[in-house]
Amino acid sequence: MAVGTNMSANIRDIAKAAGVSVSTVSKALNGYSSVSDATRAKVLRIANELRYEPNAAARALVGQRSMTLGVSLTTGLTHPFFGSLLGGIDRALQEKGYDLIYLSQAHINPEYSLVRHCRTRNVEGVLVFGFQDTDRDFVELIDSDLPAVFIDLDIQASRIGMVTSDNAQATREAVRHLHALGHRRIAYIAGLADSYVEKLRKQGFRQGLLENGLSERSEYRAGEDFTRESGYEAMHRLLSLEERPTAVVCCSDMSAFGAMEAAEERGLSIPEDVSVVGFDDIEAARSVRPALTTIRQDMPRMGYEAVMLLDRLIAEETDSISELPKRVVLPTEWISRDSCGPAPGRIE
Amino acid sequence: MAVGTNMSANIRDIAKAAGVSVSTVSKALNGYSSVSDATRAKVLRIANELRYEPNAAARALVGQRSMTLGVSLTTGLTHPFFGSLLGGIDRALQEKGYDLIYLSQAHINPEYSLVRHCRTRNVEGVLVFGFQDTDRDFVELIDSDLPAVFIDLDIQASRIGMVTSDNAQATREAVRHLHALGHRRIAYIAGLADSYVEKLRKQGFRQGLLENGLSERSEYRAGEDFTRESGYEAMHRLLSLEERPTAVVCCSDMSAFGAMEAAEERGLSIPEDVSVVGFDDIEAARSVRPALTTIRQDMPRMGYEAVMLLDRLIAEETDSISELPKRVVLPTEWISRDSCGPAPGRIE
DNA sequence: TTGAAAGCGCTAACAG
DNA sequence: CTGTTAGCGCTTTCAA
Repeated sequence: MAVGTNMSANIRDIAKAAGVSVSTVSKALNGYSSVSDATRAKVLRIANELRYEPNAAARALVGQRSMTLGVSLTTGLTHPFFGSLLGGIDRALQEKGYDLIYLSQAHINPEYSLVRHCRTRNVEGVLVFGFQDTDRDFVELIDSDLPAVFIDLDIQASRIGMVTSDNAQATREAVRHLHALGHRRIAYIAGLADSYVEKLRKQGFRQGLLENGLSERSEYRAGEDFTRESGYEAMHRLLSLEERPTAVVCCSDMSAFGAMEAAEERGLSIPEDVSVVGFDDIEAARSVRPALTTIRQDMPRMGYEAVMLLDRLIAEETDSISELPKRVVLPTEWISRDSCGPAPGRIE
Repeated sequence: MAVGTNMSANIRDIAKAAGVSVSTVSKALNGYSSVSDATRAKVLRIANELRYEPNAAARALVGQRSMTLGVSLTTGLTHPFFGSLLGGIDRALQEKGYDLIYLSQAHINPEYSLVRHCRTRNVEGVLVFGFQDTDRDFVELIDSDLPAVFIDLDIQASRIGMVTSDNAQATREAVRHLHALGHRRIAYIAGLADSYVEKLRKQGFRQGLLENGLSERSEYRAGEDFTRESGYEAMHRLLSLEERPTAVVCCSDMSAFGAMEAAEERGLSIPEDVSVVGFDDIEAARSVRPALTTIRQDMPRMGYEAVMLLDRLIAEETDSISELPKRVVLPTEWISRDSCGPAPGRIE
């Protein structure tokens, strides 16, 4: 017997045992109405006794739906996001009856093609996380008719959707909070410059400044990407300024951790000397000292919504110009902990 | 056209275009030697032009290998481990040409059966993480002939393997380090009592005590599970002892974070008053203050080895009594950071 | 309400 | 070296 073969009973075994034809079994199993109740009952009973399991490959082959979704990530899987995202994905998967196949990160390999991988595996739609709109696989995906939902990447294409947080609103609100605490010199430690979320967060930050009567200072912008290292470097630069900021909002919790470390190295206390706010609310945010005030993204919800949207995209007829909303924007939440306090010198 | 159908060229299209039979195409594509070089070259060229992608479902159906592995987790996916584990899994997957299907956490549902899920999806072997040997799906898996590799769970069964860290050695060494720093009152904050790793860590801890001429004190044992909360409670208990420990080794980094918080609440400094050591070396361990001294598990390596072992288990003939080693035990690494120092009152 | 037959895309004897 | 044929497990016309 070949390795990996499904050795359990098949539809023909059931047919034989029930004394009916395979097609009748198929109909009974699939709940068609054109089967007598007696026959159906018998088939179902026998299927159960024989511990029958449908063969997904055979089903997919006859042109049925494969009920398979793919997930592809470019960001290291170690990304603290991914775990929480998966939680929500899982729930939606169960609700809709899909299975999830992990499309490996072979993107480095020039031979590899995400779309081809999906075709080979009969993937009905794909969840995409951590892509840039310059990636090769990205372009290929857009050109294909494969339904896809991107996390945090805004795309306009026929069967492409996206889910993201309300990034602009989040940073805007952060500025408001900080302003209320008396801060007037507020800096921003940015993430990857050409990422979708980064643009919106920066934009929200600016708007927040504006709304609170604060002016934008170019020297108050630092940061390269979402890493700890970037936050660390950026904070050092910020704190070496003649007139240093009293508060800084960071593009990620990791970058905030780096920023905190830099402040500490300079003998500055948080939040007494500088307030720091993060973004994401990863698990470690509450473990760090001082506990990090941050902007929470609801990752499980994002995962859940992504699958639900993908399901709608798949159901949609290829050629129909649908009115289906293809963007899901989720609210963030301000999580107040200990890394933010009143601006120094301010009487509370 | 049915949704999810693979619309690309198939083997017959190639045959037609190349003017040969489908079986010749199949042979050429699969690298059989019984095809002339000229024919092979032509077939390959045309397959390429037609952007041919083999249909995995059809292959699996004819009894070929499905090249699909499954992964099942009971521990919350948010477990900081999972991401790093997946990194190593991914690499091995690519090397061996497998795809990975995520077997959803429907374990709660009494209808759900992991083994049946695997059969339906033609899964050749399954990676299992976070199970207890009392789980229903666990028992079913052992009884089946489905190859499986457990992470951190020791099983003796025909086609079952496991990969784990050298837990006993790790805690033993931790005690040695602490002893060398002058600590004599060393406590242990334990994890889930009946977990495999816990037994070994406790055992190693005891042995460490013994080897360093220290006696075991029952009041120096605390902790319920691997969570932060457990570490927090345990540390409070430990620190309220008349003769409180000067060092504590924790079953996880999360639990160490909780312990640190408890110490802090009691106005104790780390490491001046108490030294703390964690277990795992999750990313946050270096971000916490003081940075956590801990025992690193090489998670990517564990994932990698797990897949490799599973591959061997799959290759193994079902009935052969093999000499294949089914246990992989990986070394841990002592990561020295700032949460451990000389015992209080000791002249350094 | 049931069954016979065709066929999804592919591989594997077996013949030529 | 190449082609013919059967069949993997399933669904789906089409007839009965």
